[in-house]
Amino acid sequence: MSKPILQIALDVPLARLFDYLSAGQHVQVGQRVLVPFGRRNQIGIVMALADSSEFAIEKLKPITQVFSDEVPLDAEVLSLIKFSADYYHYPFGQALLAALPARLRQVAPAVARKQYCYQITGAGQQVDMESLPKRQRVLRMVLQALQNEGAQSEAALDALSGSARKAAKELVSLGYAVTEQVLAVKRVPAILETPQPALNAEQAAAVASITQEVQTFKAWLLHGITGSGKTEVYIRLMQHVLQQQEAHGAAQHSAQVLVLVPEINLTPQLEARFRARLPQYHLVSLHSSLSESERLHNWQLAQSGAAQIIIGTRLSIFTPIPHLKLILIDEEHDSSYKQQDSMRYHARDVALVRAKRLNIPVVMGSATPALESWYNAMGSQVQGVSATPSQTNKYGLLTLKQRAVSAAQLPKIDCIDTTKVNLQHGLTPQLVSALRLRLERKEQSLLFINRRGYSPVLLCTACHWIAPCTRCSSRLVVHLGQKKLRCHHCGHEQRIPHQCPSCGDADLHPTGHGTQRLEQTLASLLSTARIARVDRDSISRKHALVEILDRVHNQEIDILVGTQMLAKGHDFPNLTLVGVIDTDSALHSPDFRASERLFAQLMQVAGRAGRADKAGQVIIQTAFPDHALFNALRSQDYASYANDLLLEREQVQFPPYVFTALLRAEAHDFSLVQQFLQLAFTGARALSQHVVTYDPVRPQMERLKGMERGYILMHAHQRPALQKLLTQLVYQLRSEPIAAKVRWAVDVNPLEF
DNA sequence: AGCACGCCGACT
DNA sequence: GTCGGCGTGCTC
Repeated sequence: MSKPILQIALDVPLARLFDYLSAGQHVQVGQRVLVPFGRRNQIGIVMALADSSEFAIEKLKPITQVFSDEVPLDAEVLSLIKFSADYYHYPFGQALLAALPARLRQVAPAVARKQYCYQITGAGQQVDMESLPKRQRVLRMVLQALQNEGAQSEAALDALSGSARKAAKELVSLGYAVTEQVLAVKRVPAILETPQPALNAEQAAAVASITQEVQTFKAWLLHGITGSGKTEVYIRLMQHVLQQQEAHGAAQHSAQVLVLVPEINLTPQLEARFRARLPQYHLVSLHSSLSESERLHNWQLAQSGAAQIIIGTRLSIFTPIPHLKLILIDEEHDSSYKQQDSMRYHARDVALVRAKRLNIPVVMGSATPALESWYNAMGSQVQGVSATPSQTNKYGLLTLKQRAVSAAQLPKIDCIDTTKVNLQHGLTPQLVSALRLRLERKEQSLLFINRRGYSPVLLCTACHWIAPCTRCSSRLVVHLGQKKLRCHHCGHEQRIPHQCPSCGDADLHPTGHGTQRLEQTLASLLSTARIARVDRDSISRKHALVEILDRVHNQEIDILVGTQMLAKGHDFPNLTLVGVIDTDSALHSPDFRASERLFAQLMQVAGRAGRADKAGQVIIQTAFPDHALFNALRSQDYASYANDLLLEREQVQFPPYVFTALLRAEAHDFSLVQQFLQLAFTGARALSQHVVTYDPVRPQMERLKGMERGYILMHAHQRPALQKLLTQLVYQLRSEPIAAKVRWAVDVNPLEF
């Protein structure tokens, strides 16, 4: 007799489970159920079965429905989500439900794209073919196929005969066959398999190292410059792992691989390459541009083991993958792996935990690894970088220094001092003549500017008033095309005023340069050039980016102007010049991670120049050409720059030398935020001597979307001390009345302040 | 988080 | 006289 009490996780911000009566229904752990909760019905996941409840038994309600036709979530994923919810101090039920495809969070049953599969019964097996009427040719044919070849899918039946499905149904009604629903596996049309390129020595060494230890947990950092062929290493590793068959009971299961990729853009390219090179394996993707039914279907294919390659963005780290044997993380330094709301998890860190628990390898690739990863791969190898043995050499380090296309040269990088030349509309003469040269040679150029819009500020020349956002502590950006002022933080829009609201003067000037203005300037300066702009404003439609990139490939574009959207993974063989307009603000940002990010970004854009056999040039306009960052960039020396940054971080005791966490709070009324944070601050100080807690402060963006913000920072040398404090602090705060009046959240290992 | 209940201001 | 403002409290 099954246990009568069900402990169920629900999508509510309460860190506990809810007890229900199973009402005699057979229910398993991990199963999806519908339960009455307050006045409404909620979807829940069964976490445990029990004989008794701490809650008054007469108050327990019976569950409404069990979705018993669905595969329950496996213990491994449930436990991974439990770990994450604890580690990131987020309510477990919400973490769990958020990890499911939206279709599974809705009350309606999830109608998966399923198809019937026919299986022979014992009775059917015994049937003598001769006992069936000779004239029912198709019926006999189907029965024979079932007897001799086993289960038949609808597609297989269709291949036998047009009326085979009808015959199969008849066999079912005779009791000779049964149907079972299986997931429809959509066969991707065969792509011409591209030939396997030869590996260079470095690639071969990397593959060999990893495949040697492919049966156990190990984290690998694959540090390879742009164009060094990291993708080829991924492909070889997948081939190696997928060829292994795993005996699981009587049946053989193919291994599965999870590939994590940063958000948007990049996915189709990598996916296409994997499909072309690994056409024999079933590949599915999980990302935000899928429709909800596609997402559900792909998720179920991963869960059922039918999909062997799962390529997805950060949320896919929580997908059930029963035969997971390898995790690949492309561009591991990318900040889109960190969720910036609800549960603030880092998919890379969760992946490391998952791999460790499964005892499988995880391979993180990047040209510019996150400093945390570099530190874990380096440790004592770096001169001057000290670390305790437990923190060092945690990762295996594999380096790819050569570009895979042997003819390809590293681009030449020049910094032009903007303080020593006359700028024409923000452009140095050197950059303008370099652009002219490319036009003459019929080569392409890319201009990188990290500001969209026409100009970042609207300034009154008379009284120096600057158009502010009313809901955020930010300036409104001028968008001349739509004749609007727009806040890039909250989306607020207003018309461009004709006179200054402060002094009444009509001399309002757009000041500074954005992508739109740069595009306009180029058009007037280089009238023959065909220019395209790529930023969030010009790429409103889903396929707009693809269209523009196609035009670039077809040589219909001479100059591409855009934001960091352009930085990633697009190969343009005829692109030989990259110009970087203005990144100086990041050099002196109060955010200690700004220079790390800028370096990664510039390395990435620089990698766009001269990919094929043509030498590339990178021109960076800056007022600080001697900055250490540019020196390192010129020599394309990530390692020495990263080691310098590590030394700095060690001196000031910043991550990765300490573990940090934030307690963030926001409210319409700042005094509530202050009260709450003060209370939390005193609480945290009292709770632990091993954790350093700083006074409440305000973030760079003090006000956002009409909410006044603040936070306290905590750091510790030992992760467990910090975790313990956070657990106790969150527990205490939940019972404080003020905690209900502000929006607050814990951010473990925050990336932004 | 929802969604109730609950007690005070401007409306048909 | 009601509709509705969002304060506080609960959900197995």
